[in-house]
Amino acid sequence: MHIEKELQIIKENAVDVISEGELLKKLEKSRAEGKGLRVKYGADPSAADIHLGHTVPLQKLRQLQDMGHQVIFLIGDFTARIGDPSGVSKTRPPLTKQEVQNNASTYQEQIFKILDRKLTNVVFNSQWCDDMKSGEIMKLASHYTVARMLERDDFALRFRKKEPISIHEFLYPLIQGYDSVFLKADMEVGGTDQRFNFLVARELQRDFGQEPEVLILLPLLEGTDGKQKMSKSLDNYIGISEPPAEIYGKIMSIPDEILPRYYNLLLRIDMPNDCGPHEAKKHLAREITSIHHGEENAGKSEQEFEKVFVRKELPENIPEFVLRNEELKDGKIWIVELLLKAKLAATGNEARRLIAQGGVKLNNKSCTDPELNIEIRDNMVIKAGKRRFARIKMEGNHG
RNA sequence: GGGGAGAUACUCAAGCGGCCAACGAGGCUUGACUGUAAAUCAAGUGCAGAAUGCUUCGGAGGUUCGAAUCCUCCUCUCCCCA
Repeated sequence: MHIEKELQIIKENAVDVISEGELLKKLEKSRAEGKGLRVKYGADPSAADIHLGHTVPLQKLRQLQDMGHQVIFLIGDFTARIGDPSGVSKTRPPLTKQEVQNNASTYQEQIFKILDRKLTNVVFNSQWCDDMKSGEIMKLASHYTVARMLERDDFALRFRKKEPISIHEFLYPLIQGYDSVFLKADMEVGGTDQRFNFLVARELQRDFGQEPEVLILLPLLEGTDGKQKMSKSLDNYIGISEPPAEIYGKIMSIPDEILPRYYNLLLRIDMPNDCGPHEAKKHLAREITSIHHGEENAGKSEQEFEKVFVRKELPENIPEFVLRNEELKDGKIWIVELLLKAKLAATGNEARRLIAQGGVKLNNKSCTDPELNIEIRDNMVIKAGKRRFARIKMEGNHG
């Protein structure tokens, strides 16, 4: 592959490359020595599920692997206990060691759906951070100044709004940067929200007599609300391990305006312009579902979606729940109680509301009376809202 | 160490002795319209088989017929001075 072509692939979709000149030099050197570059990617295991937003940098890493570079997948189990202040307006609650560990293992299961396992080196930064001496931390902290920390957008904002910033949050970028020093990274890939942290890493590397890493900054994918970046805490994410029908449906619910973004960032192609937005969205949903669950499942999800949401028919698989005879009175049950038992409502009030507002259907018949006692028959289907269903299974007194 | 301000539901934010289960906005839920898009409109958003019952306004006590509102102590945050 021509080096220009390689550069092109690396730059694709990137918001910024710092710097291209350095990158070119590193690529040349890597070729001359016949050794791939060491590419660092850090993951914060505070959220266990990998979502579509993460797949943007992961795809970039895969491209780099395909070109012979080594990926060092760093699980920030130590830094997760501090909490990345990037883009956050509050101090994060610290995670326990156990939580971090659970999340980290789930993480690993999921990344190899995209990355090549053989070309990925997984490391935990607790390996070297855990026994850092306080003297070393002091020394690290002396490399940066308060003024420069406060230049950072999120800190500046919090400071201006008179919101608390804990001292340990200042340490976060330094420790993250030190990871790059420790790993002797040639390149680091991440979202644009990591710009500040990454720049600190470069400075630290320089201070430690290393050549600074090249930064590949990728755009942040918007979540299903189309406004804020995809994240678990905002509950606007599409997890890659979610069931195919779920992924398909969530894609169908994104606002039209961000369709081109999804096409560019997730499929790495331009949105087709020979069809309407609805068709384009369906295509997108099918493609993305297919990437994570295979074509067959994607096709099924589409059919199911058409069936349930377009034709308003019953879905293929309806979760069942068992009702026992003794739970009925004269073969009847109060509707609110039924919704509670079917777990279609969390509280009685919620159930009442749902009913009163016309959100509940029994065997496809609306029911708006919250006082109703329903005569139960086996296999009866309850629908709550647009997408929640439950099927009643009667069980005799003898189990 | 000294002085001042503040903590209200998912978030922001009113309320400053009864009219407060707590204004308003955002979010979210449901319905109408639709393409599970957007925009718009309507309703809802503590719990309770439920006509005025119970538990909520950082925490613990207290005053009062009655407290989110007043008092005391505690915890936490911000600002100014040192």
